[in-house]
Amino acid sequence: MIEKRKPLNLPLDRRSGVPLHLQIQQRLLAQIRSGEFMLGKPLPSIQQIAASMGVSLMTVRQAMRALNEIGVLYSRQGVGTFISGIKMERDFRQVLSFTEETIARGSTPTSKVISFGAQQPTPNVQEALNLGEKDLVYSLRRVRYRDDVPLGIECSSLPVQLFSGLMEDFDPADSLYIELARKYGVQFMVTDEVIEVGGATAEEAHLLDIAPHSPVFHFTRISYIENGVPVEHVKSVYSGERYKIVNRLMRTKH
Amino acid sequence: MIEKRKPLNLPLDRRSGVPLHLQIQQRLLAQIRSGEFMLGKPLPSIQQIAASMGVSLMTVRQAMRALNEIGVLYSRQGVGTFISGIKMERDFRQVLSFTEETIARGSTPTSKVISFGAQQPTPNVQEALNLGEKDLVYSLRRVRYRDDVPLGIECSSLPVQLFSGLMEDFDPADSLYIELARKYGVQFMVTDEVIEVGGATAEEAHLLDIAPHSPVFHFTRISYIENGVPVEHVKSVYSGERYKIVNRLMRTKH
DNA sequence: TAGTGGTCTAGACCACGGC
DNA sequence: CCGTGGTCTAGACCACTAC
Repeated sequence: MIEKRKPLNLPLDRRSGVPLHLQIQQRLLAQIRSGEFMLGKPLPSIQQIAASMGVSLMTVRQAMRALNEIGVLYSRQGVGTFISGIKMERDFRQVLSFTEETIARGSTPTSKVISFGAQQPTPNVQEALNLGEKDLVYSLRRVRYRDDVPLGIECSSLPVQLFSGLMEDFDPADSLYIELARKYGVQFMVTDEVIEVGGATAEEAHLLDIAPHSPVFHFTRISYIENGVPVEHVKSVYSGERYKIVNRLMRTKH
Repeated sequence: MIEKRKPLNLPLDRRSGVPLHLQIQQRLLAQIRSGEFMLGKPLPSIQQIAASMGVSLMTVRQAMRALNEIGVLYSRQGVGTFISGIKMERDFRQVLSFTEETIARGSTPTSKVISFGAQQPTPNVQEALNLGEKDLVYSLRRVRYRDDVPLGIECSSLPVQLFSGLMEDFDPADSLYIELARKYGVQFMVTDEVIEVGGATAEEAHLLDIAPHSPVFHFTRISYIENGVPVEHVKSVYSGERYKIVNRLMRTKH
């Protein structure tokens, strides 16, 4: 056994393959969650942390920059670094699929497939996915349920060209993103999203078990892989009664 | 005159006070916008850029990390750094006020004040702003116009306790955020936002010149300063016909 | 003046991918 | 193998704030 003054302050593991700055980041997060830092008092200075952990200043800074960016800490030159007093730690820039999002909130996601197959894209989809006149898309239309309550209707379109191999053994219940990473090594994806409001059509109202013309969200999402090629177009309708969007925004420097 | 192979490649200004990594970032952005980099070919390596600009590797990395984070570039270990092929460069995590947002989109924002004064907060506002039984709020209700078309109705509530000094010479047309930075040195602010949909009430429909029960966005925003103290509660109704939300989301690592 | 965070250097070693 | 980006060091100087 090795003696320690503070039992929690274990040394960093330099052999684990986990970068030191990530280990420091995780440790700081744990200390923040445990209430170890007071709300108006500065954290130990970067110099102190670096010395106590036996790393260089840059490494501590790298850890702190990430926590700064998600709003957990804020630093003031000449004063110190403080906890922000704001609860959540989620990174709202990350796309989450319906499945991931629902599980993250502690509910059970299920789906009912309404239609699935190759077909001619609508003009909007054709343009969004940058398709030629004769290119087809796989179209998957599903009702999404949270704890067996219908939340929304999603219609995904994917170019057949790109995904003919993918679709052979693709289970619609699986995550498309994980499949893309596994089969194609895609590491990076950007989704542009447009959110509008409208009234439910008769069909939508029936599928979602809401009144016709009820207010609903319309989402249009186009996802691009790293070289800018669009790979997915999703049009969704979500019930306004049962769905809302929660967001966190930052403001820095005047 | 100094000879240069490429006239655009001016040396960095080390006396300007602008950090070198920001100068490099801006230069890379300009090069990307000018189409100087090809869509499937790697950028010059970090080592090359560092050498050509006469800075160290860390400085170039710091510039590139920021561009990575807003999705302009992506880097692959062992391969190189590439432009992402995605057009926009905005940082969607930044809160923008209605005024800033409208100007950024090239339109002219105007407002009509409906009511302004100290009053008893509603229970929701009282809870959100963490107020006592007898605390009052300044309440400012405005119709917001873009190029003279009514877009939405905003109702801001600010604790009188905190802002009695602020309000003496506060022009509702000014930015609250700039005022906070100037008077209180607030450098950091987080806004939690909830977006819902609903139908316009008769009064809202009248003010916005839309049909009653038209679908509208409901925004509820609570802003916190750096120590976690809530300072502003805003409830807004925006026309679904005239307003939409555009977002960009990222997905990295499986 | 002393301490803080912000920037920057000139190296080092590593993991990874392509050749 | 070499070149790439990712990590890390041990310093340096600066700008800022508080005392």
